[in-house]
Amino acid sequence: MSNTTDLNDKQIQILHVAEMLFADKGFDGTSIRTIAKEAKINIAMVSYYFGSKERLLESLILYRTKDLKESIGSLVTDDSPPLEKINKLITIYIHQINANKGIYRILHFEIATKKRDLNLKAFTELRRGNLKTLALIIEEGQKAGVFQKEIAVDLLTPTILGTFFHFHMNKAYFVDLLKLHTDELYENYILTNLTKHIQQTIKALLIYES
Amino acid sequence: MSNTTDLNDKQIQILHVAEMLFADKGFDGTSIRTIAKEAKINIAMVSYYFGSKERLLESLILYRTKDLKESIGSLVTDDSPPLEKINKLITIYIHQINANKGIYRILHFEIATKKRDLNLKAFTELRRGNLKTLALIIEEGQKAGVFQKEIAVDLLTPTILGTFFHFHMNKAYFVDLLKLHTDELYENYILTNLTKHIQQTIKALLIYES
DNA sequence: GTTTAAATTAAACAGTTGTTTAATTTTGCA
DNA sequence: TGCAAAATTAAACAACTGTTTAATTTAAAC
Repeated sequence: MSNTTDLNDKQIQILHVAEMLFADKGFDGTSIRTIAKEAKINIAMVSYYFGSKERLLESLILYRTKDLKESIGSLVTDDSPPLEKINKLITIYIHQINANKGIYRILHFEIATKKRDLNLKAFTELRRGNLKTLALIIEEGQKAGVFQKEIAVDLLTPTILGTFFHFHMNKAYFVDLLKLHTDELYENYILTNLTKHIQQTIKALLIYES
Repeated sequence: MSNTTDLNDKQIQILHVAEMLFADKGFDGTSIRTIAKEAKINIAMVSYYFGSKERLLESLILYRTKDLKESIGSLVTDDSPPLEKINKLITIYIHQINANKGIYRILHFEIATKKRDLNLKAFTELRRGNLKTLALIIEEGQKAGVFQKEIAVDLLTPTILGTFFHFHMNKAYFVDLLKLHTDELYENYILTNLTKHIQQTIKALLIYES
């Protein structure tokens, strides 16, 4: 029962099942009974371990956002040229989100809904930190004369993440449009074509003088 | 009972209330009783007019997507230079979605969830049509030597719409980050700064040779 | 082996859910 | 004005919701 956090194996098992179901059917679309059935536990165990369904969601978000820290921050000490850093940042972003599609999908929706008032402090701090790292890289590139002067740093993340999310949230449409009829084809397209497109877009934006 | 094409005033009133509530709290997060209360009708009227809650959603999507046609298509006959056409297209996109935030938010969510199997044929056709218009403009620009040769046309829409959606879905975060503490400031930022950013991004991508 | 705490269970709880019923009111038309 | 169709209502329906209870089983410590 030993784990690095205050969660035991059973709790983590429940979180994994809940993550999958929340991502597929939404928070409101998933009942505790469905979670319990899928995780092969008694329905009372959710309340017993997490207190409530909403607290289960908060635990899940906390549990997942913990892993997501620090992989972007490592770029500060990286000594490659600015443009390469940006490309690395984009690759890290996409790999990270792609490997954690479930929780990001959940976050995406639960952030948007006005129904719940979740404590997303940890997640907001993560974003602020990443934004600061990005701003540093941009500044560095501008000083080196590689990047143009007028860049809306705050809007780079919407373009990077937005492009990826829009693609992924409309999976069915793009699978059909681009004939990506197996999971392998789809994953491969994200990690090659889509990643390249985003890198190319950001590169053009950073370098091109209007 | 209702057919989906001609709706009376009462049905439209119900649709408007449902649109607002679905956008705010999600489909599963909104009960028929809440809709009825807000629209000041009896709860049985939803079933009476639309058949079921799910059919109400389908009616709503059909009702809204009808308006969204043809504003993009008009660009084909426009005779301004390619780059200006692209800028117009982006402006139309943003204005259109910005003026129909509710239904787009709903679509965004319901497209992604595996819970319901909605008939989104009309919406898919709309997208395909818009994509064709975009492809024509790009081709025109390439022939004129204004745009570079290697452009992933299929990924332009994810960048345009994705940037906007990501911004809008994370409203709370950006309101705080950019100090847009009134609706007017927020709206204004979208129609000026964000629109310009997207136009600049696409322009750079189309013109810049890597 | 006994004691004590933790884990697990089935059952019940009190609300809420979408939908249907059957009765009543309103409306439009001959 | 009379009458059939449409609109509206309150009530009931069964199924499902999250949560709690109290009893039982399992595990760990002594």
